[in-house]
Amino acid sequence: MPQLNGGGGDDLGANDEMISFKDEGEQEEKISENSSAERDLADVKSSLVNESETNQNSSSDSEAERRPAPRSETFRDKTRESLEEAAKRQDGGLFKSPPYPGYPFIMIPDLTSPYLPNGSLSPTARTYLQMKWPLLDVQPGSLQSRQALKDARSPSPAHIVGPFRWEFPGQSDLSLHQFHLSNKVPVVQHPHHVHPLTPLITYSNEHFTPGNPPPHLQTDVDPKTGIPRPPHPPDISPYYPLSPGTVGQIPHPLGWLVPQQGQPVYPITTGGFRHPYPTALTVNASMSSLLSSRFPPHMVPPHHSLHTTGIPHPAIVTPNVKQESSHSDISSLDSSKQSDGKKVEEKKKEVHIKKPLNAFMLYMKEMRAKVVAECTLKESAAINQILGRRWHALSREEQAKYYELARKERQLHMQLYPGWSARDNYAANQQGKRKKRKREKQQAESNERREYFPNPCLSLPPITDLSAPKKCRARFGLDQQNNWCGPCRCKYPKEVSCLVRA
DNA sequence: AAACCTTTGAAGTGT
DNA sequence: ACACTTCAAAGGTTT
Repeated sequence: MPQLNGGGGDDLGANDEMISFKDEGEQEEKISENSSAERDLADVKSSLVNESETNQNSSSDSEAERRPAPRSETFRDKTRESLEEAAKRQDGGLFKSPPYPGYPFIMIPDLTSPYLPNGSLSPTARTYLQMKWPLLDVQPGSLQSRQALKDARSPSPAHIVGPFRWEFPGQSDLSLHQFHLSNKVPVVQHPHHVHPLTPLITYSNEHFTPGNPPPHLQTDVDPKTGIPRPPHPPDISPYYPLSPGTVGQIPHPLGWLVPQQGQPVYPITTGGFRHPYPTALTVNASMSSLLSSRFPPHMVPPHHSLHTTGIPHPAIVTPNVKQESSHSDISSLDSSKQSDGKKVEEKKKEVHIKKPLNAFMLYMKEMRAKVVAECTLKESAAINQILGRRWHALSREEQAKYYELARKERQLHMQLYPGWSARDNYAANQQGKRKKRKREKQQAESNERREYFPNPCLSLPPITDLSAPKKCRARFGLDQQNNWCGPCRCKYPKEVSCLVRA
């Protein structure tokens, strides 16, 4: 893990990874602001096409693009240049939107629940949200706010196309419910297959189903089944989507909270209790108890272990219980069907808690829709290439936001799933074809890199072994610049990233 | 249907 | 300690 001991004590931040290309592109950006969207689009498209073709012929090229450091113009090929410029233009002009308009939750400084027991925002949270979004009138939750959210969730093209997608049609009185607006980055992720329903917090509008507002916004009747839902418990915040259960089919106590579609949510386990996203209250309790330090589950105060709603505290974790509800979310919630101990056991193992998103993933989540809308590209691989470039084109401050978000998200994830480890998600048993193939391919790529890649740190002699890129700043930290490679050392003040081969 | 592609970063495993 | 690997999102494409 990259470590920048810039202090702070929290090693979760990856400030060292913040890369700025200002030294190279600012002028271009300004100039390019006058460029037309059509040209940008054409550039990107053609560049992508050319690029992919080029990549097929030479992996070195793709690798070169991955490396932020090579600043030498001679090192760039025309294709790449045009693409980068196009991306910059978009960043600087067309897409000049608030880089990170919506991460309200995660940015709540103390990570405690912004909710008051009655479900409304705490003053602190309101203050915070108002700071983050001055335009928002963050007041204690109300039906009005829910309606506003309901409106906001409508997948209007404006959400997708416009440079500022996170407008709130009914922009007032926002409760936290409203943070599943388009392109809002969730604090934590739902498990993948957990539920076909929309999470309470979602990244992008493409996950919203028109005319099918999320359950928590609907008062009482499930749209699919027509089965009435229990009213929204006042003490449970919809902050986190909770249940992977199917609304309406199962009278899950949190059925009203069940998201509608798509976006993964951290799962809830019915049996053992690696809980998905807990209620705000439980989150709050959890965080409060875990805030200062990450207590192991056994240290969680007993009174937090079970919410008044009967929802187990996330800290009560059956170690190594995996969450994967690919079978049936419905059945996973149907306690009556869980009489079979074996089934329960299986379900426990199936549960899958996803990794928290890193900064770049958060960025991608937010920006993907924009890129897709602008470029009319749909292939994720191409989109991701653009996003990768844009990521590098972001200013330090802009990236910092995402790093901070990611850090918070990891913290939250850690607190919600104290026993979880990324290892849990390793397909340990399935290290079969795919991974082998991948490994082989990467090995081949690595070999090609050795052959073709020049030193990314400007015009220095080629680096022979590029298989292990390390950024000096990340690797040694700011206080050990004497250990940095020469190019990095001399370039750092200009914020030029570099790669060092260990 | 499953894996791949493509990106960066975090965290795991292996040496 | 360091290098390498896996997974996170996403959705079209390939196998």
